[in-house]
Formats: sequence, structure tokens, C-alpha cells
Amino acid sequence: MQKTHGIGQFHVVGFHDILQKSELNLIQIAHGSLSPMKPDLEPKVNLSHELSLDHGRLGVAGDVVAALVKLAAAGGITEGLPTAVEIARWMERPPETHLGDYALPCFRFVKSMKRKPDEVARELGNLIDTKSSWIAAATSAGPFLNITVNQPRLMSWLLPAAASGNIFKSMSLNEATANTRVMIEYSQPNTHKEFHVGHVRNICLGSSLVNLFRYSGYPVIAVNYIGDEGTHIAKCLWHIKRAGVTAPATKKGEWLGEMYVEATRALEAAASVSPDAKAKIDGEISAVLRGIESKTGTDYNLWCETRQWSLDDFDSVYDWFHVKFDRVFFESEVSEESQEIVEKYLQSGAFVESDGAIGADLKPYKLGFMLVRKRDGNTLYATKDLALARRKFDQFKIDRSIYVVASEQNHHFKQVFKTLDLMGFKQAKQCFHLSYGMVVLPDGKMSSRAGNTVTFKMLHEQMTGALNQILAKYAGEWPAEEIATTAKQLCEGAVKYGMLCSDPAKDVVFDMENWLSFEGNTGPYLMYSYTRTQSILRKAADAGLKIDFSRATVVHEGAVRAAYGAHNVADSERELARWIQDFNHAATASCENYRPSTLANHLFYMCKAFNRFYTDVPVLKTTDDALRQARLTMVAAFGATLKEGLGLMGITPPERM
RNA sequence: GCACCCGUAGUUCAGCUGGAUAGAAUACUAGACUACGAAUCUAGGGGUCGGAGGUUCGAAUCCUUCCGGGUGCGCCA
Repeated sequence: MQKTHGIGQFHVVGFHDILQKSELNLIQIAHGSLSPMKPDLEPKVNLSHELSLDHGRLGVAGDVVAALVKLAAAGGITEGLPTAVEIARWMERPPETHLGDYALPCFRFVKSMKRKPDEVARELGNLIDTKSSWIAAATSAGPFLNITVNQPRLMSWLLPAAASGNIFKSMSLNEATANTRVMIEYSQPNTHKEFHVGHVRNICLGSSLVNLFRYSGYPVIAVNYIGDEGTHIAKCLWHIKRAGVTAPATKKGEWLGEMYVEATRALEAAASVSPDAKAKIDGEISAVLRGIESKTGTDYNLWCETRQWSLDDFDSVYDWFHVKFDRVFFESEVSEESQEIVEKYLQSGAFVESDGAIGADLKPYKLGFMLVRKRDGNTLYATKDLALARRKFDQFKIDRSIYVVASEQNHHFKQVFKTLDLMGFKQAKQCFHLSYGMVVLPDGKMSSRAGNTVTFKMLHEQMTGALNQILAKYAGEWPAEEIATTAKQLCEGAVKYGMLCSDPAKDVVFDMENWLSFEGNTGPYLMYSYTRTQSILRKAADAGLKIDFSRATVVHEGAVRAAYGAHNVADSERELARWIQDFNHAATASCENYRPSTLANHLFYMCKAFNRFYTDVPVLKTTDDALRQARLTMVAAFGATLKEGLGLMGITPPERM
């Protein structure tokens, strides 16, 4: 992609195929290349890309800058003024709709003009050309300049751009992010253990993050890291052999998880009998472990066989959630490398010996001591994380590394990242641990001892029950296959939305009944909103209103503009358009903050606005042909935006429900 | 003992790099369907933003300190 001279780090040339020529000038003005002011201002790249696609916001900012130049010139000031990109970033949505579409807090830039914010806001309001292309009215309210957008102009750009999906496709064409390779590691289940709802939250967060980063234009490698070795597996196998049990024909992985739980109980019971009994068992388990590590014999064969059961089970879970990994790492494949790492960095001085063991001394950084090799010569979990990180840097050439892991491991990852830094990896500073809180039950914390954990198996069974209920409603009316698909989409969406709609740092209350209640801030509410759009569009097509929303044509823009020029834009339409317009901003923020909840909330408010619009103004029943077409475009624009957003959360809405 | 995270309406949560009168959902109360599908919408009450200081034009947001809850802190993963 060719760089365009004069507009800093913005590359508008690559968007020729998507943007219309008339918009290019606008962007150049907005970024300062056609303006005399601050051409050397360094923009914040990531946020600006999304801004450059928001012609409405930039257009308004451009018109404000034009007035600002006049105002400043009158005072003899020509330098140090903000660019349109800065203005656009500062513009807020006013607290009350009737105040306008944007509010510009003038205290952000008046210092360079040596003026009071109230005065600047008032004079700017008088200077702004309301005959200009984007601004219909501008009035001051104290230090704020409240701006009402030229609605026909805005709608004519926004609605076709969203309905066609061009505005979303453009996001991935971001040169600023295209050269940063990101690896996102998530899921990380242990074989021979239960797959519980905590793992489900991890899958939802991780896969959504992958989507968000890809949407923002990053090349993303999605990876999994499976724990397939360690004493927990030896315990499980020890129990199976001792109890002489055999696996069922199906769901063998789940069965292994149950056997592990039984093993733990049996172990505790046996160990409480006497110290001798405990020692005997410990010896037996060590023998199993050695057997596995010897890579030969019955214990090793049993490990191979049972390990595969777990892996098969994991695959079925991933299929259920529609997640895919580009690469799957195993603990067992980095074991040997971890030993080599210990040797190498012991010599380099990054590691030191202590009490017969080896580790990294992180006390100067208030992170304690990170053990990498035990006295018995074995490496640890942390050592393998170091080995894996090195592989990620060296073999996969990644620039940023993201780990989605529960908050219990905050300390662990601080240690790992600091140690990687001490080992000399410059990418250590680009490592990020997305820490998330626990999944708790409505009546309190989950604990395996209290016997109130929720496994994926239980979740799946509960949802199958809910599934059947939904199934019954349309039996005989819809094709059986569609009923099954729809019910599945609803359940999957309910779970994903419930897992993602609140801040990752906080615990999430797992309340299946609420999530599936279909009322309020739930996945089904959003999906229902989507089906309403499809219902209208289907009916429109049936009535012969064939509008091709797949392309944003000039003709289409003209029609929307004419319709809203001749008819008032209802408040509900204006508000809905706002949420559509701010979608890319929400997606970008969601990505950069590692918080899918930001996007989830945006989608929820957008749906609220749509449902108000739905009851407030007629669409198909609109008598004026042009207005009806414009409103149909609004419906299509909202539907496309919502579908895009749900997709980023890993949710596919049904077409009807 | 030390470190990190959380504390906003009865409950579950929003609140963007500090911005105008702190917003939703739920529950409760009162309304709106000869339907662009009411799995929806409208209206109402409900809050010392854990407490106290500080920073400034301005603090739920930033700093300090205390209180409450959680997690973790060299031979597990």
C-alpha cells in the first residue's frame, strides 16, 4: 500500500475502492494536510484509523476547525491550534439528546489561544457556518459547544455504508496494525480433568479477543496450550488401575475427569489412615509418573490412550463453541526445551542456584523467587512457559503475546514476563496477561469440595433442556432442522453473552436461568432484535421492495438524502443512527482495552435504541416511498451492524426465532 | 506479614484517555397488542458511587490512607 505524503501516518490511498473520492478531501482536511495547522502533530494511530472511517464525526470536526481558524486569526493566532482529528477525538455525546449530537468541551484547547472556554464556545457557535455540509446548528452551553449534525448528510453516508458492510470491512485494512503479529493463547485445559464453566469463560474471552484483534487489522495467531503431563495425570491413571474400572463407550474424556475427582478423594481417604499408607501411595503414583516419562510400557500406553480421550472431548467442546486454533501446543512437547533453557540461562546469569534448586531471583522487582528447576532435577510449569514463550518469539516471530488465564495466576505471569525480560527477550514488554475473575454460582462460590461445581457436561445438559422447550414451540411449523439450529444458536449466544457482558476482571455470576430468560440485558434480547430486522426485510422483499443493500451506491445515498431532506428525522431514528455510527469506536476500544464487555454494552444500548425506533416509527407502513426506503436502509444498517458485533463476540444470531 | 484484584440502586451490572443533573437490567407499581412478531415499548419510586483526606475550573474515574471481600506469595499446575 502506497503511503500518501503529507498526512503523517494515515494512508488513505488504500481505501480508494471503498471510500468515494469526495470523502478523500475530507480526510485530508481532517488530518491536517490541507490545513495550515500543526502538520507535525503525531496522531495516536490505532484510534485514528477508526476515526478516519467515521466521516460524520470527522466532517463535523473539519467544519469546527474552519471556524476555529477564523476565530484564532482574528486574535492574531495561527499556530498551536488543534487538528480536526484531535477535535474529533474530543467530541463527546451530550448527556441529553435534545442538546445536540456532539458536545465539544472547549477547555481542552483554549490554553493555546489564551482565551476563556466560555467565550470561545460562544464565539465559535456564532462563527460556524450552518450552511456547511455537516453542521446544522451549533450553540454554546458554558464551556461546551453543542453541535447538531446535518441529518440528511449524515444518514446518506452512514446508512448505506453500514447496510453494505463496507464500513466494517474497512477496519481490517489498517496499516498501523497490519505489521504487528499478535499471538493469543487461550483455553489451556488439562487432560484427565473436568472441563468446567471457568474454562467456558476462558473460551468466550479468548475467542472474542481473537475476533476483535482481527477486526482491528492485526494478523492473529490463535493458540491453545494443553497440559498433558504432570502428577495429576498419574493420580488419575493410578486410580483407574487400582479400581479396575473401564471407560464407557462415549464421553470418555468426561469420564476421565470424574475419575480424577475420585482419585483425589481416594487419595485423601487413604492418606488419612496413616503416614505409612500415604508414603506407599505416593510411591505408587511416582511409579506411574516414571512409567509415563519412560515412553514405554503399560503406563505409557495407558497415558497415550487416555490422553487422546480427553483431546477428543476437547474437540467436541470447541466444535460446540465454534472456536478454532491455528496451533495447539502441548506441555509434553516443551519439556525437553525447558531443561535446555535452565542450563543456558544458568550460565548467562539470569538464573541462580538456591537451596539445591534453580530459579530466577526477582526480589529486586518485588516478585520473589521463581523456581525453574526442582532439587530432583525436574522443571516446572513456569519453566515450560518460558520455553514456550521463546518458541513463540523465535519460531512464530510475534510482536505481541497475549495470555488469557484466570486471575489466580497474576503473580505467575508477572514473574514469567519479568524473567523473559531478564533473559533478554525484548518482546517481554509486549506480553500481556488478560486476567479474568471466577465464575461463581448465584448462591456463592463454586468449590469441588462443596460439590457445587458446574462442569461443561452439566451446562450442556441444562441447555439441552432449554433447547427442547424452544423446540416444542415451533414443532410442525418450521423445518425440524431449522428448529434445532435456532435453539442451538440461542443457547450458545446466551452463554457467550453472559460470559462476556461484564468486565473480565470481575467475577461473573453463572445464572443459567437469567441468561436464558430472554428479558433485559441478555444474549437472546440482542438476537431477538436482529430477527426483527430480518422479519421486516423479508416482508419488504415479499412486497416487491427489492433493495440491494450489499452495495453502497451513489444512487442509494441520494435517495436517503432526499428522503431525510423532505421529512423530519425522528428522535428515535437519530439515536439509533448514533449507536450505529459509534460501532467501530466501540470495537476498537474493546480490542485495545482487552474487554469484550465494552462492545457487549454498546450492542445492548444499540438494540434498546432499535426497539424504540421499532415502536416509534413505521417502516413498511410508511406511505412515502422515499422515506420507506430510507427507513428500510436504517433497518438493514442496524441489522448488519448488530450481526457484525455479535460475530465479534462469537455469536451467530438466527434469522428468525 | 507482603503483593495484586474487586467494592456504584434490594439484586446483577454500565459509566470511554477526569467533563454537564451517576445510567441500564431485574424486582415492584401503573399503562400500550384488530401486531412492520408484545421474547417489545412507555411512565414511576429506589443511590452518603465502601469511609476520610488530597490534586483542579471539575473526581465514581487520578494520588494517599483506612475498612470490607477475594486471590496469590521457591521445590503443584
